[in-house]
Amino acid sequence: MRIDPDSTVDLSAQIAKAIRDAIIAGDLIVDQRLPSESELADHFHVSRPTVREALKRLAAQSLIRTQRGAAGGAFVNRLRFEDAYAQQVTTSTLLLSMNAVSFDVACEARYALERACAPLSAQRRTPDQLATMRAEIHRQGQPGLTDEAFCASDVTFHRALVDGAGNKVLSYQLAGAVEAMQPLMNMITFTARSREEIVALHTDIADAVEAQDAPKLDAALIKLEAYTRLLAHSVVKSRENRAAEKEHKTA
Amino acid sequence: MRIDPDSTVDLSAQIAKAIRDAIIAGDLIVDQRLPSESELADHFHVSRPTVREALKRLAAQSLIRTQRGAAGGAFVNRLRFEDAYAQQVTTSTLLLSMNAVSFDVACEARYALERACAPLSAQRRTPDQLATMRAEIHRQGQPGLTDEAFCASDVTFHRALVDGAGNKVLSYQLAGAVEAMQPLMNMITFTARSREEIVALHTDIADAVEAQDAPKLDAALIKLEAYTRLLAHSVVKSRENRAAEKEHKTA
DNA sequence: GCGAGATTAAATGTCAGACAATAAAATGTA
DNA sequence: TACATTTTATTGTCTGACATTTAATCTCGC
Repeated sequence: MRIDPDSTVDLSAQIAKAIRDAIIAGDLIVDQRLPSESELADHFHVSRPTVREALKRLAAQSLIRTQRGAAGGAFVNRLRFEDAYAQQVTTSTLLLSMNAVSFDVACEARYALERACAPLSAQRRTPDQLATMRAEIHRQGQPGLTDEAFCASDVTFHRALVDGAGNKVLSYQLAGAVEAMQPLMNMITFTARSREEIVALHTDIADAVEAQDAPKLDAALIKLEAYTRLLAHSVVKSRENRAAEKEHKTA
Repeated sequence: MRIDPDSTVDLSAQIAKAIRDAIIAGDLIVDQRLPSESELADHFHVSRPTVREALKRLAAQSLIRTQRGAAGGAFVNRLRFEDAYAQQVTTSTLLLSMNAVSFDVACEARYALERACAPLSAQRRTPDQLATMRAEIHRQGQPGLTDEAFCASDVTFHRALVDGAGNKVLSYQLAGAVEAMQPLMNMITFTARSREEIVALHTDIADAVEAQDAPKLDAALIKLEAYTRLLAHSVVKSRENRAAEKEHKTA
């Protein structure tokens, strides 16, 4: 592990990269203890604060964890699916909000991925996952539910569907797509009528999953995607109308 | 933005979280300048090194960028798809290698996602993307190619296919799945015979994409997935055999 | 010999203050 | 005005210190 002190790049960034590369290459294995901060400082010929900045960078990516006290130090962290989920969701959310990704593009991606899981889910879903889907459908039918709670339930429903595929890698990938959509979905105000429609579509999906009928499940997802986009478009349209009215009044 | 000095959690982690939350909530917008390190130190009642550690954490996630000099400082970074790709690939790669994800599970996830892109790609692929696919197929047919170069070309081929869907969100999601598989694929030694077979399957895929024939494309991908798994299984088997032989010799 | 409590040591977490390096802005000059 | 110079604000880095945490070790009574 070496760095170039003459580079214009931050020393802490270089050190972080060196250690990260060593982890990726397998030179540092899971739960292995890194040298202490002082030792690393000596090794790289930098001060301790600089080493610390590098370690914090790695900690931010969940690549290491630190422990205080004697026999403490920085350890190579086993990257868990749960940690990766969280990062993925944050990144995806910001990506969508900062790059003005249109509802249509995000929606298309999300349902394309979800439909990729569907055949596997129809085949493998556990009774437990099916029960979760049914429970969420029931919740979505409750009257006094806020829009936010409705969206949250929607996410839980779809995650159960995705998890039904019984493939952790798929679940991880989908976590980003499904949860990152939530802020966009939250823009939609669900009328009683549209909720009713969505609950019906969700019921179709759950029925198809229960019957392990992949083609029927695919068809139901296509219908749900179409309806979701329809709702979003009407929101956009009504906003434009309101903006136009305002414009008219001012003029 | 506030922190709890009595919490057992690192101050730098708390500060990073506070700023991150502000960014996610939209309180800090893209390209907005954060207060200087000294000002942040005053605001949070901590020292400058502590603030710096927090900022490095955010920099590691590409949430901010820093600039030296007068009028410099930390700025909220527009998270670009390219930055997100890189992070996603690193995370996915480590996730697979550290959690002993089996080849079958990773392969299933990858092809499920890829098949999700396929219909869109068949519909929208540009001549450019098609040309890339053809070029990579040609390269894969060259004799003296190393296994690594063959795998790299394979990745480029599949990325062109995925990008053909013309949906940046999909491309981003798939980047992780396709590239993270590479280390696993690198375990396979490709014989001349198997390369020939893969080139033939890739040609089927390119043909289907050119003809914009989605069902044919899907069928070709299914065949490629089956063949890839077959190859991987034979590798695993031959390894087991070798291990068993060794065991036998020792005994 | 052994267990409980006190001590020690090693490590990270935090702080204060300083200087170096950088780059934009302000200033001076032809 | 155009260009060179100086100033200034800011990050990057260093030194040295102290606080806090925690495991290991030691001590002592039984």
